[in-house]
Amino acid sequence: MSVPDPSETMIRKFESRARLDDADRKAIRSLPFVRHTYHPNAYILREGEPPRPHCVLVQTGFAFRQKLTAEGARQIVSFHLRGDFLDLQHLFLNMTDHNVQALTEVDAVCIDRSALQRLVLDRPSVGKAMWVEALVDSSVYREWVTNVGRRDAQTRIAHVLCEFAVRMKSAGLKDGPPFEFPLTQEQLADAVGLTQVHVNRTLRSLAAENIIVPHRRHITLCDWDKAKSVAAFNALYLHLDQIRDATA
Amino acid sequence: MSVPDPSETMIRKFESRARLDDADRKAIRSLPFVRHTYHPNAYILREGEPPRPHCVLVQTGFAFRQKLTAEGARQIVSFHLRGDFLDLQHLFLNMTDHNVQALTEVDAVCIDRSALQRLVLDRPSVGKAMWVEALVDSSVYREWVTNVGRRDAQTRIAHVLCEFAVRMKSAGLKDGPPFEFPLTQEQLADAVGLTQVHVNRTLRSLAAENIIVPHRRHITLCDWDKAKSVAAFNALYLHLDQIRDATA
DNA sequence: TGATCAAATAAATATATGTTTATATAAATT
DNA sequence: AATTTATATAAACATATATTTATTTGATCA
Repeated sequence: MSVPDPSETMIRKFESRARLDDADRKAIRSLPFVRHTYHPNAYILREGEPPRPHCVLVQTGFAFRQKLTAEGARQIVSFHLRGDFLDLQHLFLNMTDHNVQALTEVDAVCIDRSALQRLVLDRPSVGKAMWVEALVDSSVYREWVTNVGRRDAQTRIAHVLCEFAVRMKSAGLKDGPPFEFPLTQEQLADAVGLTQVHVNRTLRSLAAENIIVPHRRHITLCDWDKAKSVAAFNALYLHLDQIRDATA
Repeated sequence: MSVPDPSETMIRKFESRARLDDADRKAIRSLPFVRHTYHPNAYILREGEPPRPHCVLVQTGFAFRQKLTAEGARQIVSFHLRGDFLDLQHLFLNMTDHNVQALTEVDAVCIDRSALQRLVLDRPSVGKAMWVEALVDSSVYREWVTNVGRRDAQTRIAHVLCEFAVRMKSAGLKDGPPFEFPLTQEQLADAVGLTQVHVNRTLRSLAAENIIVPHRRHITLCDWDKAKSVAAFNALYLHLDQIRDATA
């Protein structure tokens, strides 16, 4: 897939969540922005720092949010892909409360923070689009608390795979049923609150049941229906009905 | 503590997060609302239903959000107290994605949903107040994913107690260092992703270390410094600096 | 007041997941 | 191509937490 034009990425993002008029579009097109590329594992945001003067929107590649405990353990709390804002979570907060890292090479649009703040507060349609964005993020967090707190290893891992598959498809990044999940087993372990060793065991068992195929540091989900049933996956929490243009 | 006037509760809530002018205050005072009381364990919101026509703001008492897994396990994902909105999470979503239950008797103000939507989108100061509210909720969810995913039982439980203490104090509901935590051990278990039996064991050990005193179905936190250190608690994620009037 | 019910405590046992260490495989680097 | 490094796999063992069942304590209610 080719790298889209940054302005188009922004317009498409806002339009995916709410109906805009010409004035909205014009205001979005006039947002000051710069492009930036992050390498795998690069820190895009750091806990404890004041928010950066720009807001990051992913154009290509994948990123994740994480927190570190006092003992140094890492918990990944969400994944992000094309069209996701990485900085919306701090748009009106005075301090960064978690870390964001690039998972793969990330091409991003960095939008001027105060211009975006004004846009969100002053233009109701844009405001609504960003509200939906933020509220869906919250919903996903609630699902993750539940996933990590109350599901066993198999279910938990299958659930994360299903979520990723659905979001990939919704972002137009997934073609066939098999799709790639560009995570190491260590990263997956940090996302589901297990150890890398146990994730390996569990992936082997999912592979033995022909649900996934681990392949070159990526996981391929090959049986959606089985995965969905193992994961007890219900996509309600992703609020996909609130995406106006899922495959554009 | 006496039950405050609903209008004052609303004004105070919005003013705690952003500076308002007279027009804002007037708009808030003219919000249509009704009062409602919920009994312990009553469902205030139900997953899978369309959002109710009103938004619930807690005046007195405590509530919690929870999700149920396919196997029937319950995960509590947050607690709420005086001044918290229970419905903000669905203000712009078409479907309720989790359940909310009263923990104690809850006195609430139910604000007309579409009026609140308009207020939030059309009045930048009010909008900003609600943004801060929603973003802090998100931050708390991230901390809970981390708590449940990467901390052991003692730390995990102590962390929830510390969070509760800090929020109680910030809401002006806590006087001395010892304070009450009105949860059964089963509810606490569902909040930290453990079993009731293990929560009991762990509470006993915290009691043996003189950090807490279990007392009449409530837990009293009696040694804040010790609890904070056992929990490795850092209040950054609560963004207390963004509350303008913490003890009013 | 006693009866009933919900919650807390206790102890024994089971198990899912963690820990440690070693090896194999694949990717990256010179 | 050879070397180094990161990741995946494997097996043995350790342990934190789960499960089950019983008892006790404290609330609630007829």
